[in-house]
Amino acid sequence: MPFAPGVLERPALEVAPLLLGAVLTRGVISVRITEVEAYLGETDPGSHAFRGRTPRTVTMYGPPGHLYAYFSYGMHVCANIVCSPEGTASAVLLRAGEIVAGLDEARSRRLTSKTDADLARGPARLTKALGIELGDDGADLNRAPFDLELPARLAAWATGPRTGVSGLGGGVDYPWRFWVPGEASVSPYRRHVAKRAG
DNA sequence: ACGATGATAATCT
DNA sequence: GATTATCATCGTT
Repeated sequence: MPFAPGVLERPALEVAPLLLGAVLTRGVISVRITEVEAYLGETDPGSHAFRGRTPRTVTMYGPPGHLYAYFSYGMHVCANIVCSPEGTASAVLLRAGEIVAGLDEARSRRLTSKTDADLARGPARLTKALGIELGDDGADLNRAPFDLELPARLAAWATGPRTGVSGLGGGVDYPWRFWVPGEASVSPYRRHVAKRAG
């Protein structure tokens, strides 16, 4: 069953914890999301949309429940789920997850990973394992080959500063990284931090 | 387990 | 021309 319309039509900070435990499918591969980051848009110094609408960020201003995929560091693709109403730039970056279907296919896409926990540990690894490419930017997550299943109940979560964000937006004033405590697919140095909410 | 480093190109100023 | 929401590899503890 796909997610209910309107659930994602809220600011990224509210949507982010809802996505922990969600299962995203592309084709034969499914991943259970264990780590995300919220990007609030024009008021957020860490967001691509901080300086307003540009050709790259048009998808972020689009309707919620679509994929915002962008090209990073000259060789990687990262995936966000667009949230907040159309016209507002807000999205949640998918940072890590656990492969729950299509394991063999995911392994063949990620030949450098030594263990299954490494398959989707990291935003660019996650997109590579799922097979998400730049051409998927703007895709509706309720339409094939995609599917998004939100969790029935909220998981326990921890928060902390965002990773890889330089300047103001990466500091402790923006603790907008959310993860499931103890998950093998989360970056190890903060995997067990116990500040939890909910 | 952790830190440093090179790879590599779209996007924005 | 600078910057970048990263990864894999290789070095040192």
